[in-house]
Amino acid sequence: MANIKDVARQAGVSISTVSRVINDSKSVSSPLRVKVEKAIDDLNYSTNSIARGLKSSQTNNIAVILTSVSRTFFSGVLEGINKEADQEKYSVFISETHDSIEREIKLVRSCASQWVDGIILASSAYGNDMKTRKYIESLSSLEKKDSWIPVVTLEYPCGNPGVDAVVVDHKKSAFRAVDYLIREVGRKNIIHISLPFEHYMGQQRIAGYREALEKNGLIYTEDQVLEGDYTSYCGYTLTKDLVRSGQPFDAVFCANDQMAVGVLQALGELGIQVPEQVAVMGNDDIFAASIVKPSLTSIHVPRFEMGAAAMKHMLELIREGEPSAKRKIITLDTEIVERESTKRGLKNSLQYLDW
Amino acid sequence: MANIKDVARQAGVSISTVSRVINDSKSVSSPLRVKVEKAIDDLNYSTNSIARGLKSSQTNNIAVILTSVSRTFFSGVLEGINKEADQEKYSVFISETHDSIEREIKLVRSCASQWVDGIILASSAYGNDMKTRKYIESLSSLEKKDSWIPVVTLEYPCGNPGVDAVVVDHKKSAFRAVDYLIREVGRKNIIHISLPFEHYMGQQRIAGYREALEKNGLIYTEDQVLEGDYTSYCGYTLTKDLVRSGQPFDAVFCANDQMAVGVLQALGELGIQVPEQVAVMGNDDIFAASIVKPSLTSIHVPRFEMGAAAMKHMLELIREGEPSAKRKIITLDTEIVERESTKRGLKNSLQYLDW
DNA sequence: TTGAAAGCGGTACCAG
DNA sequence: CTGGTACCGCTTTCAA
Repeated sequence: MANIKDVARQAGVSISTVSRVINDSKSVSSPLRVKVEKAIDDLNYSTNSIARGLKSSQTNNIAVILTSVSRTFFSGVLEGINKEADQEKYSVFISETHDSIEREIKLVRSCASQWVDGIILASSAYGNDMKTRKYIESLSSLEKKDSWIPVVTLEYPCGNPGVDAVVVDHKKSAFRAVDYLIREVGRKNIIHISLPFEHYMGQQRIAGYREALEKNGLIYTEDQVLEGDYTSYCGYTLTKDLVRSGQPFDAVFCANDQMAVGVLQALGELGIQVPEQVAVMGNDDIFAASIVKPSLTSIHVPRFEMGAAAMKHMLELIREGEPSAKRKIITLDTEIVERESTKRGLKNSLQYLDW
Repeated sequence: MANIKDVARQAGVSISTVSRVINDSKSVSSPLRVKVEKAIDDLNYSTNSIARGLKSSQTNNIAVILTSVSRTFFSGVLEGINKEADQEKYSVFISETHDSIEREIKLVRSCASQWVDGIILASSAYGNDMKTRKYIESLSSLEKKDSWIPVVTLEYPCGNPGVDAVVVDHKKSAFRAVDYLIREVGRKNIIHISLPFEHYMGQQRIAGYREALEKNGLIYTEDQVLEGDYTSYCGYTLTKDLVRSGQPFDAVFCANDQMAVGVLQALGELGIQVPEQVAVMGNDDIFAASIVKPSLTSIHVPRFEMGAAAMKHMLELIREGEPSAKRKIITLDTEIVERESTKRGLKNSLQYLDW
């Protein structure tokens, strides 16, 4: 590929002039400008944005680091991110950590080292161990050193003091879900299949679950909370075990939709009626929720808005050009989407058809 | 963030020495090496892989450019890519074109300009217009200029002469699908909902569809082929229109699963029995195929293998370090996955549970 | 309006 | 084994 030197030679002008044309400064005479433009065309030249970034620290690239793009939750988030990015001519590059902290660190480092203007991060540092803490601190210090790169995290506030974030109130969401199961659906014996216990989001949801029970005069007991691992396979096996154990229950609230799908599958195989005998509720409202039969009541997380808000905030941070005085956390609202798994006879919406 | 100069100063050695330690060349004395390592640690230094790439043209980054990560088809592909990349310590960055050729071109350019070692591309240049042709030629010329960047495309051979690719035989797949509907399921009146007509893959599938009909003594007529647009919404409306028109049919073969899901939805609403009255078949075998009721017979594309093969080939190209003499096209095999939408009483596999 | 030259963060060659 | 220095492709003073 041709470089700026080649263009300069071809056009018979200095490199500086070419540079001026590229960045369309006004101070280039018409004839020269035309010559340069022709040379650029002839050589099919395009400027090396990295070399540029090396000097000017502006690459117009944003990195989005997340656990896995196959977590459909992120599809919507990415749409929101892209929408905002497009408007500002930023390019978005996604990379996956697959829940490996090591990889996450490596990726953040790699991106921070010069080829992106900012990082939007769905961290898998849910834990509280030292390594994680140290890592998160290094994140916030990314914000303070000379060559500063803004970081915005998604889904939950990450670390303390930590970096800016766009989140939903997981505790409140869980509270409303369980409150709904109790008051609207009339259930009293609600199992919660949670996320791994040490995960921040899991803890928040358990807290919401507990609060809803207690506010409604029901008793919270630990054996009603089953530890899940995000996969629908675990929803499936936990349910089979639960039924086998004979423990009575009339509803299951899952901390995500994947697990809820597993629950539905298991109940179906066991001939247990949903929602008559057992109501099932998920969390996240991924499109699978409206595709399964019975369709799954869930908590809708405004994914698109989350992505858009994150990107918007990112652009502000970039514009400001320096670490902000205090941490900003943007909290979005969730809402319950009622479907057949908690209420018979609801007509399935065609929402999922707009893949 | 500290740079190599800071480290050198801190350790009281030359930049060259620091560089040697970083790239662990043997020729550094123990005491110096220790000093440098301490300095690196103290300053929390990490090397700027871009600046490095500027000189050495090795960034260990691979770009994957595809239409949209929410096309679940790509999830599996990405897993395959990641698996191979990990083994070789490459980092993978994904970017989405959302079917915009302009964006695709921009992204390819941006990546080619130095910050990746190779590009895996699921192009949306399905068309035959001039702009597209020119673009594809520029792709293959990426391979020929001095600073050469290997490109491997996915899904279908792109352009002519074009670049290396990992593909499946779309015509053969479609042939086998329709042949199956005729001979195994006993259908004679098969509608095909295709991709947009000008798309290469759509044309291939129509050709396969036609060949299967004709080889089995059935007549191919154009009004049995409906032009789709990838979305399940179109599968839905086309089916409703079709039924309303009164045209008789006993099977629908869709060029992708999304559209087939729309077809199922429409038939369900109209009270038409699947598969008794109408058999439905998709293409791609995305996980939604096993989640819907009735579950969807489809053509399984070895996504994981496709990604892995693409990455493997990419690594070879990088290793060779120069444009290969002739174009290489790797073709993978597909297979039919039978489910309830063509055969009653099949037990649904739990395959989808391993999200 | 134009060009020369320094420097961004590294690597690699050459001399000592 | 070590340090000096040119250079990667581009931007940005500074002079002319």
